[in-house]
Amino acid sequence: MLSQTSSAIQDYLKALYVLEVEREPDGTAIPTTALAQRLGVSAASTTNMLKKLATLGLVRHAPYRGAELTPDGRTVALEVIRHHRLLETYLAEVMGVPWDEVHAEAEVLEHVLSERLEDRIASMLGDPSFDPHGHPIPGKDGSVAQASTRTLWEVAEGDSAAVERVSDDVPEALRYLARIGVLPGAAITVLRRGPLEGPLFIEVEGHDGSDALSKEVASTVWVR
Amino acid sequence: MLSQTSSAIQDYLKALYVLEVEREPDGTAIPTTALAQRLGVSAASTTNMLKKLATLGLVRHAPYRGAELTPDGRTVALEVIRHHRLLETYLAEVMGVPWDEVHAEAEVLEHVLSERLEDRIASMLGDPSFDPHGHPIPGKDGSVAQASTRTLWEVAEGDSAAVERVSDDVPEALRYLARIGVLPGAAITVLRRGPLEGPLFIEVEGHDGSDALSKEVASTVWVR
DNA sequence: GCCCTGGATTAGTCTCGGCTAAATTTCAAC
DNA sequence: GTTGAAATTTAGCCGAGACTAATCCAGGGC
Repeated sequence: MLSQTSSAIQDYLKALYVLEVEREPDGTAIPTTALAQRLGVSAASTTNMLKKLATLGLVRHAPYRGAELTPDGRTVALEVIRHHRLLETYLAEVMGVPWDEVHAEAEVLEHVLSERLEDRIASMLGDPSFDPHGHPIPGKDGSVAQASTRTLWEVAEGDSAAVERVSDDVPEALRYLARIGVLPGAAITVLRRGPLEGPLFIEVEGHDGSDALSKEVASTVWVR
Repeated sequence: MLSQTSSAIQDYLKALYVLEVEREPDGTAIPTTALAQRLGVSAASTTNMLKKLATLGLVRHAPYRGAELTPDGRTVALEVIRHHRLLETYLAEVMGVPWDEVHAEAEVLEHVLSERLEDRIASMLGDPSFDPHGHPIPGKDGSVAQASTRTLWEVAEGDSAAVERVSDDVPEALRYLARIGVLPGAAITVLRRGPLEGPLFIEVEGHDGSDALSKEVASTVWVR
């Protein structure tokens, strides 16, 4: 399934999958533009690719009203994401690559990882279920542990929550989060919310003092 | 240097390098056709690429009389080969991939290995100078331990020699060689040569009995 | 020294994935 | 209901790198 897709195709399917998970409950299709900008590509290119993916049976594309993964498309997306997250975990744990850098490495390696190495990595790591940022690693059978969709930004002033996962693709944000103690598993208390759309002051268990998080960054931290 | 080349370019340069080393002493250029068939590509494609490589300053191309690497081209080729051989070593030693399979894996990974991971792998392995098949791993400075160019096929009947390296790209041959004890470091005695161009009967230290090698396979084993 | 043959190059296409500019469709506002 | 802005698609193009067919040149045989 995976092996007969180009890495461009894999990137589109992966992005589509992530967007579908983010929009969560409502069953609406993903707009072309949303996909395009996530991939940093023009809308026209996206339309072309969606047509192609539709003929391959990987996507359902209703012109002018967006696209959705088919079961086959989802399978491919999950295989790529499994590669990505296994690689991130391997790079961090076995090779000692800093956690803010593993994403970039995994981004290119995910497309060329053979089945054999995938299996080897998984067993060396003891078939992990989560990557270093707290994201679930899909199983070979396509099963995915469901992740929280509540972000730190949504936590009310005075409330506490446990960090479940953080977005993996902005190294600067990751470094800042690690420095102030916002790591998967940490307990967070929202001390005070800044002015409208302003910073969020948080306190982390085991980390002294409170720190500010912009809305942008707080929205890339998911809690439970 | 490496980073701004496509993987197609890297493959051409690498092949050119290997062909240049094989033809060893005479300083003649590599014929277009030789390069083409090594890469499994048409001669026309090769001519096009050579013209491109020439404008990039990576190759000297005299129409109708072949091509040669420039110092810059050689640098890129050595970087790719360093990647390839470090990866083979890593896959075999750290990940436990069978030695006849590491070549195929390294072939795709070599093009996407970052500088950071290259360094990490090298230091995890203790900066090895040879890969599992006995080929020298170029240093970061471009230095390469020189390898023997005498093949097992050239050893006279009754003479002995030490296996230095074996070609890495034919899994079946590698499995056979390993089975009969022809591994880098092994001591070989040529017991008898078969009929003209026929098999070579060899004896290996620590391995009882003699075994036959076709000319084709014996020519992919280099001895000292 | 000429010619022929085989290696090499040129000419012309193809597929992939991108792009911009020009249509087109949808949908919200009136 | 009409309309206009925004989203989307279509049309036409580009660059990489591959291919085949046609042409061209270099060098050995005579």
